[in-house]
Amino acid sequence: MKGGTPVPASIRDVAQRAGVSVGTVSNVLNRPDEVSSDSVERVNRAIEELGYVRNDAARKLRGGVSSTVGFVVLDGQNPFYTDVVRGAEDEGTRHNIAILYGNTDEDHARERVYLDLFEEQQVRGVLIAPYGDITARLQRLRARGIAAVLVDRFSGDGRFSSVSVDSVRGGRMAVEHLLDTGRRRIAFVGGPFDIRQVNDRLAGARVAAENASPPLEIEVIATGAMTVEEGAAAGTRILARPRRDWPDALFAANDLLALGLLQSLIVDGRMLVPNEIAIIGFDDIPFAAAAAVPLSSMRQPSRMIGRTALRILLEEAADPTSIARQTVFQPELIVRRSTSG
Amino acid sequence: MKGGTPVPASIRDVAQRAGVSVGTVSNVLNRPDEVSSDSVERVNRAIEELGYVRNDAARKLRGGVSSTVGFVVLDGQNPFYTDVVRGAEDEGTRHNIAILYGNTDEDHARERVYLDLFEEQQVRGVLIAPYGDITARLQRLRARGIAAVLVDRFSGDGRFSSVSVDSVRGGRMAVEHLLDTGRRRIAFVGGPFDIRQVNDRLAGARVAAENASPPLEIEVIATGAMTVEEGAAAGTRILARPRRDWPDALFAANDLLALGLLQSLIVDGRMLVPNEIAIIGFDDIPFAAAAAVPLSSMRQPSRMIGRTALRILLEEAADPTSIARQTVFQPELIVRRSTSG
DNA sequence: GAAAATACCTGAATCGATTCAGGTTGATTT
DNA sequence: AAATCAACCTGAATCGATTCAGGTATTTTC
Repeated sequence: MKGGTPVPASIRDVAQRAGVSVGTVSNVLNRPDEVSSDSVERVNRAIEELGYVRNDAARKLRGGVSSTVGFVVLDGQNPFYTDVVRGAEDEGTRHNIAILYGNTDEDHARERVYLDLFEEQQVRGVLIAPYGDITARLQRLRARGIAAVLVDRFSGDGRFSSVSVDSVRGGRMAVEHLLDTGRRRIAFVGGPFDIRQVNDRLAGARVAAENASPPLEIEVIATGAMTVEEGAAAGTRILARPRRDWPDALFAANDLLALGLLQSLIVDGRMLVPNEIAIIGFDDIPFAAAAAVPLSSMRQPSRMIGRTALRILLEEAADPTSIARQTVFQPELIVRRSTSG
Repeated sequence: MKGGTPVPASIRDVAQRAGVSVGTVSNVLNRPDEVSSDSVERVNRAIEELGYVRNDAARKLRGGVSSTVGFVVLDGQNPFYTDVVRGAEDEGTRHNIAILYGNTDEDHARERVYLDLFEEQQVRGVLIAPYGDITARLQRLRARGIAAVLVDRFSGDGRFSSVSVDSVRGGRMAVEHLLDTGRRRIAFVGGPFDIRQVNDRLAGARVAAENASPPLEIEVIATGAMTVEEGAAAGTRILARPRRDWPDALFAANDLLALGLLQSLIVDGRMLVPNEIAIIGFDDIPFAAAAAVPLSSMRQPSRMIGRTALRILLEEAADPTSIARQTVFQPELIVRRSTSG
């Protein structure tokens, strides 16, 4: 089989082989019901024989409709986001749409780079879990006919559709749960604060704290990123304090931080979870349940978020005049050992 | 700003605005050193003013070089693979390459779908962690000028380049470690067996078992997939046996299975890890260390695998005559509590 | 000062799928 | 039998970036 067909067959080759015109081949490909069954069959056989594959570049150039969707993710290592992507992918395969994937790692520059790339690629639309404020950038994409849907982030000004979970409510529920189980010296661990969700979860936590009787303050322990490592580092910082300044509960902005905290506390051994200190995370990633001390968490319907976001995106791409809508799911409190001694 | 520019500027618009020909604009974009600095400046200004963005479809159609690479992953939920993807992505951004991402979920059909899609897209190349045997399919891609590199899988026949970890050796090391710590009734948990790595890891395990004195047999506990759920199910099956048939060590084909096993054993509580039963996994995903009982594992240099694979892919895409090479990394034994009471 | 070389530039041709105005054929209506 | 209609087909024009043969100045060489 050496030296096979080095030049891929084009639609013209197919037409020739099937003894029809290129227009007919194109019709077979795109609206087979308008073509006689005889032609359909001949064309399909020719396609088979030549191993013809549509050239997406040519199709895009002319028609302008791409079959890819860009997805810019805040943190591709976070199982929560891989789950969201997975949901989007599931919905995508149903519509013959592939995902062009970009991981920003909480980095503005990378966010820009990926959006540029998606623009060059003229993707059908963009799903984005944004880091900073990118309304301006998205506006520009829209002007170019590229729809965008915010994922895991409420669109404050309502100019874009979004699919998210009520982070404020989630934060409140988490802290209410800690209060219910008798905790009083509660610290919030999270950051950086230009991630919107971090702010929201903290805001929710503060609401709960203010409603407590007596009202109390939430201490804020800032982290540089939402990773296991940063969580562990925060844990070490807490342990370095004099014992009397130790909090009796930690609310981590996501499960990765929570797992990091847990790990550092367990290794140290002086502060027992959950007896002396409770920990609750956010996202309910699959590994939360398998942790050294199974982790309580605020569950987000991650796959559903991905699926819904892609569905809305495709709808908006099909009808650019449609108005933006905000879809907000409710988080669910999952209680495990880390908060219930 | 309502009703801005609905029609994106083309290279012709830029040419007109800059008062040069389209050829010159193209040259500014692609070989600026062959253009007078005066023209370069005028063109760049025009690009700026018009917000011009290259149309990748048109470029691909003519020149045929894409700036995307397809990556077909066995299991996008597995942190090991997200880490590999991350490595590839890191290398990709250095070369201005984006990743078109596809998750097969151990499914032949999806594998095909994604490869079709990548072919339509005329990606620069394809990275693939294959499920079954896809040499034929890859051969076809190659005939179309699309390079392919196997990831996490040694290319047996040497027809394609591959970047992997020596799974046989890893399997042997894992079981040797179990033997060293005095275990004798060792079971291998993994499957399906059309995943090459599963076979290799088992083969390695058997080598170690045969070299033991006296030689011993490895029991095989087959799973339907490599997930936490399947691991937990396997654990339940083990627990259902009469106590005297319980193994004293489990070697799981990957960490997800191992975590699932661990979880089910801990919940049940009758079989203590590591005292009564040791568990070792494979991959050393970040969550292995944070598990209820920190998990011993065979570490793979995941990011490095991704980076290397992409680098090789780009080299091969640049020079299609280059010969395939197999890059094999060595796994590293990471001992944690789950095997060292 | 003529010839040759250099530095830049131009613009038509090209890639392949899609679209659509304009056929052709045969059936149906009047 | 002419007119109308339906079903199906054809093929040139189109999208936008790239390439390259063929320019035109300008400089260098002898």
